[in-house]
Formats: sequence, structure tokens, C-alpha cells
Amino acid sequence: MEVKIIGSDIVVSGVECLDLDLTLDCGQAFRWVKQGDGSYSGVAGGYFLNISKNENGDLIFENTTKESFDTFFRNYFDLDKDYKKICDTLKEDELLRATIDEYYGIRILNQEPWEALCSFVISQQNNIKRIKLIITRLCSAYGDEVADGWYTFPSAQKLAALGEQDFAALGLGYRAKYVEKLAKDVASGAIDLEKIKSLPLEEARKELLQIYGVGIKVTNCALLFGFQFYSAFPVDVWMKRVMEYYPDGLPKCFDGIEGIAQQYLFHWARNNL
DNA sequence: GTCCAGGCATGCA
DNA sequence: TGCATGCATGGA
Repeated sequence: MEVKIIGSDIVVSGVECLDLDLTLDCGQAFRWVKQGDGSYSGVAGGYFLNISKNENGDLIFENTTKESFDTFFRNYFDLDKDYKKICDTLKEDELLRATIDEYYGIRILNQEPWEALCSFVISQQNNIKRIKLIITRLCSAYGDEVADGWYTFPSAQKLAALGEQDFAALGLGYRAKYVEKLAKDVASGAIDLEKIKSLPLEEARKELLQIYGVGIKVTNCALLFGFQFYSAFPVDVWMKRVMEYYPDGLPKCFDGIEGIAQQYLFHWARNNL
């Protein structure tokens, strides 16, 4: 991987296995918007970003500082992980081989714990389009505007000042009470997300499961997308259908990277089942 | 109009 | 421990 500063852009070459459509619009993050030119715009880590690929396949981080790239986006896009090698391992499984050949380039984004956990509480019993709708409303109403019309994901402290009715007004439905309590508990320190991130997987899982409105599925999504536990394996209604293809359990080649395998299977299921 | 979505808490056996 | 039920809402 080579990182160059060209004008006000950061240009990264030599990154394999990163398809912007598959990675930014596959249901792991809800805040990226595809633009007419094929690039994606969004807010992450408190930064507004427009990202695209040029004709050479280089990643263009438009109008981005070296500081924000080094301290945030490099990790957010998981650029130091060898996904090509991971895919080669996963392709020992027959279904994954076909799936990766068809949809190569899914990465796991390292989202911030609070945004990931809160987003996946909202995601339950909901479809991706409507999850995006609700989260956009939440950010527009209570986030900070960091570019014209682009807002940060609101902090737990900010949301802790709200009541259940405020969340219901955004369309959260019966999840409003979950987010209300979650925001207050994170803001007060009763739930310490950084501590959870530092725990071993099973202990982190146990802590998350105790949170009101957080069950097994939301826990695994949070662990995988917000706490960098690559072996977390979320099973939703789509993945339940996929699991019929693995009656004897998950294959050995998934070990330690179950979450990455899951993201390919999830995408395959939504397109084929 | 009905059905469904990156599910969960609750009550009951 | 496992199963049935209710839950908000917008798109198909």
C-alpha cells in the first residue's frame, strides 16, 4: 500500500479487495450515500468524506488531511489487513468460493462502538432502507453539521437529554425506549464501551447481552462492526436461510474470520434467496 | 389491503 | 431452557 498526498487529496494505491459498493452499501454501515459520479459521501469519525476510485483503481480520499487518514480512515477501511489472503482461505468452502468470485471486495469497516451499537439497536426487525432513513433523521436532528447538509452521528451525551417521545418522533417505533435507555447509560458511564472493547470476546459478548434491547443478533453485529471482533457471526432472517447450507456447522476455514465470511454470505443471500 | 424487515422483551410451560 | 406473542413503521 502506498499513500500519497496529491493537492488536497489522499491517494492510496495497492489496496486489494476493496469494492466501494459492496463495502459501503452492504448493510454494515448506514451513512454512506452514492453520488452520481459513483463516489460515496458520508460522515465517519466526525469527518465528512467523499471517496472514490480512479481509473488505476487507486482510492481517492477527497479533500482529506493526512492527519484524519492516519488517525481514522486507515483503520476505518481496515487498510492494513490482508483481505486477499483472507478470501483465499474462505474460498476453501464451496459456497464462499462462488460467492467471493461473484462479489469480490467486501471489507469489514471499523466503525465506532457507540455508532455501531446504537445503529444496530435501531436495525432490529427493520429493513436496511428504513434503517438508513431513521438514522439520517437522527443525525440531522441531533448531530453536528460538519459539511453542508452532512451531520455527525450524535453522541450518547447529546441523546441522553432526550425522552422516548423524541425518538419515537423520528420513527424508531418500539425501539425508542431501547435507545433512550442506552444513550443515558452510555452517557452516565453505567455502560463503558471502551472497556467492553478491551475485553476478551466472550466477556464482551456477555456485557453487551445485558443491555436492554440488545439480544444475540445485535450483540454480534456490534462486536463485528464496532468492536473489531472478526469471529462474531450475526444471524438474522437472511442468515437463517443460509444456515441450511451448513447443516454440520461452519467449516473450519471460517475460524477466526467468521464475520467476514458472514458478510459475503449475507450479501449472497439477499441477492439469491 | 397484506406481508416483511440485519429481533427483542415478556410471559408461560 | 424453549416456545408463543406483541411490537412501530414504511416500502413492496
